[in-house]
Amino acid sequence: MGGSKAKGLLGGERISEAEHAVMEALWARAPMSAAEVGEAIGGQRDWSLATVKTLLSRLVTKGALATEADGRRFLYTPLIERADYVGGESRRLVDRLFGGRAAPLFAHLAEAEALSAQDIAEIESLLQELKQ
Amino acid sequence: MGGSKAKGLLGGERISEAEHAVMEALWARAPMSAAEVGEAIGGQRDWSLATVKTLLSRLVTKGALATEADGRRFLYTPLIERADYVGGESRRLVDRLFGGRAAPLFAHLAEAEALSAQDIAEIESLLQELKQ
DNA sequence: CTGATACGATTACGCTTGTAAACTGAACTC
DNA sequence: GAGTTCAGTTTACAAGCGTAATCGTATCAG
Repeated sequence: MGGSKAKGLLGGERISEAEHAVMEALWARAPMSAAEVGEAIGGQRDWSLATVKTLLSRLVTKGALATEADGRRFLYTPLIERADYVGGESRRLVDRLFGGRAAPLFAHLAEAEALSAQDIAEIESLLQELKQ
Repeated sequence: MGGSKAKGLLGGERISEAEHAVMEALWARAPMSAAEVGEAIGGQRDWSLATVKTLLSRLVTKGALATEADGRRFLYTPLIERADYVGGESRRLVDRLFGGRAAPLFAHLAEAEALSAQDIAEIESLLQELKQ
C-alpha cells in the first residue's frame, strides 16, 4: 500500500472550484505568499488580489492549507496532497455517475472519442503492469 | 460522429447534485409525475415531496425537463440525455484535474486500486475494439 | 353546492460560492 | 516618531443550492 496519507479537510469540508485553482497554484509551487499565488494565478483567472486572499483564508479554515509566518506575511502550503484531492473527486464522479465502477467511465470516454491514440497506448501499457 | 444531440440546458446552466438525483429517476423511467418521482427517489434521499417539486421546477426552468399536462398534474420528461450529462461531467473533471487527457485519470484510478479485476478485463476488451 | 384534496407556484431561509472592498495593525520610510 | 504601505481579517453582497412550508386554485367527494 503506498498511498498518500494526511487527508486534511476536517469533516466533510469540500474544496470549491475557485478554491481548487488556488490549490493548483500551491501544488505547483509551495510555499508561496498571497501575492505570489495571485501572480501565479493571474492569466488563468482574472481575480483581484483581495479575491485570492479570501480564497486562501477559506482554504486555511477548511484545513486545506497551512500558514507559516514569514516576517509580516504568511506563506501558504497545502496540507492535502493533490493525489488525495484528485482521487476523491474522481471517486465521487465515478460513484455518482457510473455506479462506482471505473469500466463504464472508461467505456464512456472511449465512446465519446475522448481518447487519443496516445491515451490508448498509455492505458494499454498500464494494463500490462496491472496484470503482472 | 455518432454522438447524441439535443443538448437542452440553455446557456451554461448547470445541474446541481440534488437536481441530478431527480434526473436519474427520470432517466430510469419517464415520464413521471412529481409524486412518482418522489416515490422513485425515496429511499435514496430523504426528501419531502415539496423538495422534489422544487427541484423539478428548477430543472424545468433550466431547460432540462419538459412538462406535459396530464389532467390536473404534470408529467416530466428529460430534455437532455443522460449520456450528454455524463459526458459533460466527465469531461469537466478530466479537464479540470487531468489536463484534459484521459490516460492520467485512468492511471490514477489504477494507482488508487479503484479498478476491480472485472474492470480491468472489461477495459482490456474495450481497448481491443478501439484498436481495430 | 361545499368542503376536503391534490397539485403546481410562490415564498422562505440559512449556507456556500464567487468576487471584492473596507478595516486594522504592524513595519518600513524619512 | 509620524505617515505611508502592506498584509491579513472582517464585512459585503448577489447568486446558487438544499430543504421546505405556504398559497392559490382546480377538482373530487358527498
